[in-house]
Amino acid sequence: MLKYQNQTRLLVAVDCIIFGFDGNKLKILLIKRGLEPKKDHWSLMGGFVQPAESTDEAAKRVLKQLTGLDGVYLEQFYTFSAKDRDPIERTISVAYFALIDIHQYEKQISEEYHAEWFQLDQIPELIFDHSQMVAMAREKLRYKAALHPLLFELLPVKFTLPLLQSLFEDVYETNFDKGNFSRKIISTGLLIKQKDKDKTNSKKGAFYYKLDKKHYKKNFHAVLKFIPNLNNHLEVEK
Amino acid sequence: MLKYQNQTRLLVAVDCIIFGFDGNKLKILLIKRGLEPKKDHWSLMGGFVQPAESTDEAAKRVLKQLTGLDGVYLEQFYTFSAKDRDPIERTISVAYFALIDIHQYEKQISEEYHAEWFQLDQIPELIFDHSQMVAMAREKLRYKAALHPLLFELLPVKFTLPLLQSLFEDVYETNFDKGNFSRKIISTGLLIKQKDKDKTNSKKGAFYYKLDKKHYKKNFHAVLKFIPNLNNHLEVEK
DNA sequence: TCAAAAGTGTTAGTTCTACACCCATGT
DNA sequence: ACATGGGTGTAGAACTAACACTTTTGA
Repeated sequence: MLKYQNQTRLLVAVDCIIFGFDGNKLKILLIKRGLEPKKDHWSLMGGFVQPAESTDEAAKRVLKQLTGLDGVYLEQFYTFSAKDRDPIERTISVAYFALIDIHQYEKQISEEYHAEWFQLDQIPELIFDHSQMVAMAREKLRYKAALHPLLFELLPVKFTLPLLQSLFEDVYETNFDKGNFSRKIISTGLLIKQKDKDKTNSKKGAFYYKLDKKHYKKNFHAVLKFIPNLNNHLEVEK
Repeated sequence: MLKYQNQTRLLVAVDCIIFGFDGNKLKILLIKRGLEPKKDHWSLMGGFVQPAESTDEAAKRVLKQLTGLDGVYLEQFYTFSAKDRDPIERTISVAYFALIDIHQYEKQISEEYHAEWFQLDQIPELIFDHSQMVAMAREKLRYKAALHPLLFELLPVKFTLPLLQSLFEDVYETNFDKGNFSRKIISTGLLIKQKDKDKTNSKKGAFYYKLDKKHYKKNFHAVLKFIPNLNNHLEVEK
């Protein structure tokens, strides 16, 4: 096969920011890096892109390795390429964020990786430019979730409105009026009310809802104007 | 220097979608590719990332080569990595979009590249996955411009509101009410009214405005809610 | 019966949209 | 004087934010 002449080939990696929501706080999953350099330092889950796979496939593979989960929401958001970002050898990294239902995640599987969930305000020092990746992933999540019904991916199949609200509140670091929030969510037509209630948080109990998968794709933009004063919650990027 | 063992290195390229606005239509700049394969086919401007530069730097370099322009608005938006996207050799490409004032662009400089402006509805067949890149760049531009005062980058320093409106209309393929449009734009506080008018389009003439550079960065989000029914104009991405 | 969380109602204020109208001026 | 594009005014609809109120039920 013909090749391009006189060009330098580079290592290409993927790194995943894996978001989960424990019902109270948004968290990300970190691991203790298994190889030198920076062995045993906290790191995102990542790996080199293999010759036979796209970066999407690489990210899926990596995610499967760490969480055991398939079919997870995964989105490429930025490629990091500073020439000294990896001290050992020039590597460019395509970064992804993933949204998983934290309860489906099998702790056992990950224990061999020494994985741990961290709240966003308690993230330890990370290797390389991984802190910057996390910050950017978080920002992108806010952007995207303001326009698209994305955060449902972090919840179980059945969830209550108060739970959904507390997720939004944690993502946007603000509080919403429950009345206004529930009206807006309901008005998207994305949710189907269930007959049963979750009574773990109150005597009265809160009705469960499910996503209406039919309307889900169709109304993928329906969340615009969800966030009061969105402007205050999206940071300037550059 | 130590290296990572047993990993495949890949070619990494950048490709640029260069947007310009001629006062009437949004256009992109394409070139006839200079090397095999697909020599003389229409293509985005791109190039391989060199060992000493980040992808941002590579994109800047490529842009300078084609347009002669420095300090142009340039934004990375997606990395394309399908393993057969380049038939010669596996190459991943980091795609950027650029916004330039078409009138500052020196036609002479580009003639050696056989560059040409194309309206978005008249784009010829492009090599590799470049058509997909263009489609995605356009979509990202709509997203970003709905939230940030970005489109000013496509205009001269002094511009009129009708001109700005026609740019928005072309980007979003819709028509805005001029009264509502001008009130919303003015209310951002981003524009400074000039004393002189542009009389090329009417007897009365339309006042020129300039961007208020001070407020520009500060109010970078101020454009939210600019696009009536934004939902109808942003496509589902995936 | 009472505390606590879920959920509904209400209202004042704001913003949006559509469209009518006025303005400036070269021909 | 009038046609043309620039620019302003405005009424009704729609949406928002804030907060008071009602409901449910386990303890």
